[in-house]
Amino acid sequence: MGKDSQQLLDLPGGEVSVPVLVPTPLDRAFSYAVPQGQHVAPGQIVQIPLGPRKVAGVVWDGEADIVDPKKLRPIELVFDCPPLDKSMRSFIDWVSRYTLSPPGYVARMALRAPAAFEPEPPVQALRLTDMRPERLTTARERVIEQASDGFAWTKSGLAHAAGVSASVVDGLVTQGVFEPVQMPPPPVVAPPDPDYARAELSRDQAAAGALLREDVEAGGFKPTLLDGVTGSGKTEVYFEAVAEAVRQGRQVLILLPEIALTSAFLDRFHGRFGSKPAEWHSEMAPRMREKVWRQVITGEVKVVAGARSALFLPFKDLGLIIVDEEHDPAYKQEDRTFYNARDMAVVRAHIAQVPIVLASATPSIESRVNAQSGRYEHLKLHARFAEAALPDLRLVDMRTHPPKRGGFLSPVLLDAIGKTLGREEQSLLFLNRRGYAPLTLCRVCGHRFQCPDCSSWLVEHRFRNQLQCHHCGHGEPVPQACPECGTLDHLVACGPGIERIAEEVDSHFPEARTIVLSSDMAGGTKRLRIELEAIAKGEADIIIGTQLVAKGHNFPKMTLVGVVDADLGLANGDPRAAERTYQLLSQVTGRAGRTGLKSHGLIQTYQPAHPVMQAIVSGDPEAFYEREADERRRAILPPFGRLAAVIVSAATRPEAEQHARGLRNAAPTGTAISILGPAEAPLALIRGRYRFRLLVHGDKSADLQSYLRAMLAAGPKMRGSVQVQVDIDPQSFL
DNA sequence: AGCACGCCGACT
DNA sequence: GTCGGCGTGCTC
Repeated sequence: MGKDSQQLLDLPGGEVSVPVLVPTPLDRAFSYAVPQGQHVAPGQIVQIPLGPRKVAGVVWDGEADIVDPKKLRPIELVFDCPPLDKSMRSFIDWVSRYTLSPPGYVARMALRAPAAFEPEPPVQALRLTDMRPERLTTARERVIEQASDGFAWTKSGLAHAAGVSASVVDGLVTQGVFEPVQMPPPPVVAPPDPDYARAELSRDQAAAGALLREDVEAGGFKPTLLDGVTGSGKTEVYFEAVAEAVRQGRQVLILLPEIALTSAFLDRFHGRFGSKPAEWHSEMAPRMREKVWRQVITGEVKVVAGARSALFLPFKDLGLIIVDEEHDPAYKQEDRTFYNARDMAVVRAHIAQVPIVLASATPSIESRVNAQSGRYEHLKLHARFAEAALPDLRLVDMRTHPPKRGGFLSPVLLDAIGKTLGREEQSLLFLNRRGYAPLTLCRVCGHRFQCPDCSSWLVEHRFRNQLQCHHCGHGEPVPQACPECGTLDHLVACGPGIERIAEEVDSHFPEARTIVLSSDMAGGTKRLRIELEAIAKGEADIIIGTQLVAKGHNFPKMTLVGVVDADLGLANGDPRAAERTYQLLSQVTGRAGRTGLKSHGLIQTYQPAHPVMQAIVSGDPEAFYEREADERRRAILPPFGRLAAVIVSAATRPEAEQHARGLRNAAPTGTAISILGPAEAPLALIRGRYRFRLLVHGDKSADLQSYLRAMLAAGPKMRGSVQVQVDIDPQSFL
């Protein structure tokens, strides 16, 4: 410690340097000098020099590290912005420790609104004075009439309302009829009215709603799993809790998986509260993003509906968190800071001491276990609302009802499609596989087309005449000749994709109007919306789609859902495969039967005895959930208190094995170290050639972090970076 | 993350 | 002779 720094610390008048989190992957806060006579407090957002750049950082808690005074640079600016409060700072620290990602990175997620740190500039507006123009034209008259309410108007707003051009208003301003005034910036959304339109609730719903309302009234941390079949009205129920929080003047965060953040949800909210919630997601325009961020930290915005990143908004007075579709994998962020927003939401609710509602028709295993063990309140909604009856579900055993040679649809399903067509109702065929065929091979030499970058099979897309890798995005045209043996025209497609199912449907029902829906459809989201509307209007008979048809839209005439290959995805090595399949099948079959018409679901499977299939047709998933939870405990999650490093990525499997051995040798006794295959690996890692990721299960994350750092520093040089995620139930640390 | 520095291949 | 590839290292 140098004499200089001592002197600095001993200067009278308190703070000389403070810790500041900078938005870079550093493992600690940097120290910055506080300019003479200034005071800064933890949470304040400041502008600081970092190398050649100026960046925004947050003053952090605790003592500043003592650094070489020659290095110490001063804070340039303290933004005129409310500070991140203690609860937000604790949350950032917690997430940083838990995900083993640099605190500055986590803080950056909370500061993703570059120009929002200064107050919004006031809006220039005009107010009517006592002056009147020398000549009163009809246009001028209309403007004055319009503005005679005494309120201030913006120029364009006034011109528009009066139905005149802006130059008319300009003229009146020069004549002194209007004076310029400054108006506070308008709120980004109107305040919600908790009593705007009270929903008519069933007895079940009303009871659940009342319980949630009480939790909000009482305040404090209170996690609830709101569990109800599709159409049982979960949204209306949690809106009751939202209404209560709004009545108390507190803020509400509603998290939705990216895809669910549709105008349908916003409209529904509007219908109940008379205004829309503020939105927050990655595709927002920067201006809007800044406004929302600013009005969230000032407390002006009361309700935010957002994707996972909304979890890091700096609420002034958070009173309630809702996580809708809590089981949805879209809550997992799998780059930079790896986190599951659902879990971190529970943590945030705990730190902020507010209730949290996790809602789903098909809850995750984790949440079910937490509900059963009593850590969460468990609210179940049983009945489907109003006339929406559950479809009659049946398994089609493909061993006894095989499809015709070269086909994939069993006679049972084809027959049902025919009958549905006859009644002029709609059928949905679900197959979670884009393209024409998942595997292409050469009939002569057996060559299989593989991705040069990640070695998964290339999927033929016949509409586009391409072979595509669904893992990393690699694509190449379909060749005429086999690249191995050179034989012409002997490539053969193996297995079905939706394009191939469409072909099969066409051959059986040439007169039917079919639509193929998948995420890679030409025309993007816009086209997709048009197609969905067309389907809702009954302009299609047979819809063939992937996962994306599982959500959202209700189709009034859809009375048959056929699952082409229910076994798909059960054997891919993902430890959550069965759970995901159950959730997906449950959602897809739920697309039918919301019409009041008698509806059916036919599920094609080669494993009718599989627990997933049994859970689906019985409508009673209890046994399945029990079994999965047990399985999960045994296979993946070591008992708490131990840890497992799970090293993934197809390309680095050998290295992973080696490192796992190293970890086993060096890790403390009782450490379980296992390797997961690429199914759990994030896309980003499969893309890069020599990267790997350590997934850490356990509660020793802080110790592990330093241990891993040391090990990696001492170990062989590796290309790429190492990322670490703690992937267990965060509840156990609260 | 940015952004500099630095050390080897093909060019106006 | 330089322009520019990206490997390595640093930022209070």
